[in-house]
Amino acid sequence: MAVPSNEELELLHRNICQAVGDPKRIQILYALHEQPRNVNALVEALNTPQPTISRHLAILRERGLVTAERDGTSVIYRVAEPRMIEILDVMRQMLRGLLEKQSSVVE
Amino acid sequence: MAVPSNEELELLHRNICQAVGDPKRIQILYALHEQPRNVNALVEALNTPQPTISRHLAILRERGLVTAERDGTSVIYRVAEPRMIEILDVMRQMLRGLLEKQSSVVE
DNA sequence: ACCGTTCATCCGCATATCCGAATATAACAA
DNA sequence: TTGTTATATTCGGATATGCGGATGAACGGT
Repeated sequence: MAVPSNEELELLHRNICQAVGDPKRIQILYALHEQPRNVNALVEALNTPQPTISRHLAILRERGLVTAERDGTSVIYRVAEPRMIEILDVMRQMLRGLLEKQSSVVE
Repeated sequence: MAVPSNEELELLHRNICQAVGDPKRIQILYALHEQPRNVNALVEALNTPQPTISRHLAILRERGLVTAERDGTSVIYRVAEPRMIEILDVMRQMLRGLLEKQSSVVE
């Protein structure tokens, strides 16, 4: 795979990297991966004010990482890209390796 | 793989997600993946002021994503985690799918 | 010791991002 | 239409992040 052009770089950053650049949004992705939920369920599960949850959901939705389906008065959110969860899991595995190296270095 | 605890979430964010949350750092990772380089080579390859490059390298180095090896007066940087490049490549593939969906939706 | 090269860090400024109370909007029921 | 519940958006303020000139520190050559 070639080195990304500047335009692709910018799109990659805006649409994906930046979207998972916030811990609350990562948390939301995992919560929705566990099971689809409406906004209120997320508010309670993550113990976070509703506007905060809605704002993060809007960001994930605009980038196509979650889908929103209205069901009466509530809106059910789902993970749209299972690969995103896989990526996060790989990152977590990497993280363990990185932390081990850190702790084993005595300087 | 279980849902990450709050502490793991914070570490994941700080050590990895945030590190690749800047387009210049992604660009640096790809440039180093193409071939190891010293700071000056990066300055020229990315056409970016040296303090900016050094600052980004410090962030990547602190998180263990690149390694620095002094060679005389210059310092050669290398990608420490090839998996990080693989992850970015998967993100780029995802990106294409996401952009297609966007452009095919007529609202 | 002095100098030139290479890189790291400091610092002030500009911008981006996040937060959450307040408010607006959408859907449904009575 | 009025009220209630669920969600989205607005807004001001706080914090974080990026930038790059100026400066400091490390190294090798003379």
